Amino acid sequence: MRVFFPDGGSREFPEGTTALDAAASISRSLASKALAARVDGVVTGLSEPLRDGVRLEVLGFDSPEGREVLRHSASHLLASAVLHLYPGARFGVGPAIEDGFYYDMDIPGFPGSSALEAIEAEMHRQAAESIRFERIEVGIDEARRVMTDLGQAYKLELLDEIAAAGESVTLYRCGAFTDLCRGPHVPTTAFLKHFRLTSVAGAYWRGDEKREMLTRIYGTVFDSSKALADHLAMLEEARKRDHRKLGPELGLFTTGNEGGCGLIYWLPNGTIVREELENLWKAAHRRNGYNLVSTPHIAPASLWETSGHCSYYRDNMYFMPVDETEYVLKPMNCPGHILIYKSEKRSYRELPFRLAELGTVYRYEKSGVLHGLMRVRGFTVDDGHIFCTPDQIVDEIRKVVSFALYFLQVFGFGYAIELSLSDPDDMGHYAGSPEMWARVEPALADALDGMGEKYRTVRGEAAFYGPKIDIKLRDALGRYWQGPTIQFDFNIPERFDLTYTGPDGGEHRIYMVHRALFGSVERFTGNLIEHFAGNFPGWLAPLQVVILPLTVQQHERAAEVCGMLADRGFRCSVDRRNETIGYRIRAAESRKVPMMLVIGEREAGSGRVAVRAHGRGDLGVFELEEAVGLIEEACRRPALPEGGRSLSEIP
RNA sequence: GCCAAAAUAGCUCAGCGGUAGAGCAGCGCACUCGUAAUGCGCAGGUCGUGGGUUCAAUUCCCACUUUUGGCUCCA
Repeated sequence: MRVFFPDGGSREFPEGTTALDAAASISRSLASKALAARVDGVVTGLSEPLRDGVRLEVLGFDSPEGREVLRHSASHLLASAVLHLYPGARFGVGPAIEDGFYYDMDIPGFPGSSALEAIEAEMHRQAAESIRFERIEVGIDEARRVMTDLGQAYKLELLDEIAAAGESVTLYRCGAFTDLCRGPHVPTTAFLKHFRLTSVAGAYWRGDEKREMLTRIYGTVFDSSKALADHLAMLEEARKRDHRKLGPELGLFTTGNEGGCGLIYWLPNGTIVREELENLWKAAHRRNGYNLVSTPHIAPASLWETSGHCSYYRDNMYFMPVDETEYVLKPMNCPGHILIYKSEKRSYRELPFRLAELGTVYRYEKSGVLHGLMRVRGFTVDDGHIFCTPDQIVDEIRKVVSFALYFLQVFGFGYAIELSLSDPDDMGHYAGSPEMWARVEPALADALDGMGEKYRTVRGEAAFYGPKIDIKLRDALGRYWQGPTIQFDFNIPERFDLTYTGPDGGEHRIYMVHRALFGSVERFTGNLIEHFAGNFPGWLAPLQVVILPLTVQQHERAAEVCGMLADRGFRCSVDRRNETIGYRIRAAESRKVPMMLVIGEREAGSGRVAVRAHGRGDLGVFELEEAVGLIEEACRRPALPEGGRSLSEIP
């Protein structure tokens, strides 16, 4: 039989040749890298016999499919090891995921994470035995019989669903462990060498909090010990950058315990970072035509009934009595901004009308989801609401997206844009008329297209009140975080009956956009801490310059220099501790102070300073004014967005 | 909220039935120093909180609080 290869060539093989045989006949290295095959476009196992005339592509760890097969097989090996150590174990699902795999299991007598080492050792033992992954095609009834015999209730439940689709199924047997599985798998457990179990967690069966909680064991697997080591090193690097570790270490914030969980206490250093961020934010917003406003933290519940929050957001809201009336601690800023919009009759001449506020909101979040600065119960949304006519939508969206990108570029984040649209088969449950949706959804896409931005369209991911654009920011370690979000709202303008007077003298329904560019100041700061690993750019650094007199003889000169820098607006201090220069340099480096000025006898006498930059080392001796120039350069605040717009004209 | 793990000095951790120990940070003294840790000394803890078991609990048990990893949810 003849097999064709991706390079266009082909080769003759005897009947019964497998993909692995074919790979081995081409080169030893290809065979050694092979994890799976693509046969006529379909991913299959390497042990499957090939048919005459197929196109064969060998998949290694460098392909997404190859990685997935290896990870998936590792999850089976994990299950097999668990079954060996805990014979009554019952199995849920065990898929490959980004960076690794997991398996959800009901493990009788499972002692917790202390068992990981033993399970991993058992996995290595089975891997060394080169146990075959055996593919078995069976009918549904046969599969049911096998799983009933094995006592695998969860698998039977899965089979019921597959049976509804009416197919035959495949089982994979690997030694004593037989699993219901679509496959494919690597040929034997010997392909699994470089893995590590990483954590244990609870996971609801089928992700349903009403169902039983299974034990989920996570692991990761690679095709070489180096790749595994690199991955573990990357995790280690991420741990070092963890904002929950760096935050208290650098005196940025503290949280939890007596302070209440999910609530942030900004320490003096953190407050400086926050203030610099907020100052940039405010200046940039004024420049881009936003009216900055401020709204109260509490408001009568009736306001939140009008907005609809009391019915659909109740579980996340804090209520409190004031006199005889029930009040709500605000979970969002929109109703406040709406009252400001409604405070007078609005003309089309003042549109688009843009409001913005650094609005602190409080939301009840389940205790288990709280996480450092990223997920809290009190946070500040850099909220903005744009009120405009239907004609202005495309332009406004474009402006907001480019405004969001301005901030990402200031901090050096990469990004990925997602456009979330309605589900056309289910228009019934959305607020607003289908005509409004039909008008706005293409407008969002137009705006992105017009800017030349790449984006991913996700059907059915829109909020019930409107479509949205989400921007994921990519940090220095390549991790993605939810960043700016731009959401259309067809719901609130109707609920509050928001209108403007058009040129025709009639009242028209206003169009409204919610947008947050940082998302929340807390979360964004957390992202920044991790992105920069605590090494803030000069303008954000809590302390910008440390002056280090070499001995007590230079204390006076150091104080002079410090006073001069402070007069010029720099955050600086003198480290006059009775310690060696090496000790104090080390202290300043660990505090990640961007600039250090060393003043010894030589400098003090000549009006010069020795300059050292964080992470870069000694830069040499400079005239004081030159040194100030270097500091200015290191601490320069970012430029405001270009093409600033003035406020809308007030007629 | 649920599953699992954890909480000892400001930080990182040891001790695990007989009422606590180190390193770093802090303070003091000496040294007066040239680009990431000078030496010596001092001080610092109702061992997260509250119950229980015990002659005796930081140690064992229970509850609560907080944290961590996930699930569900989300800025």
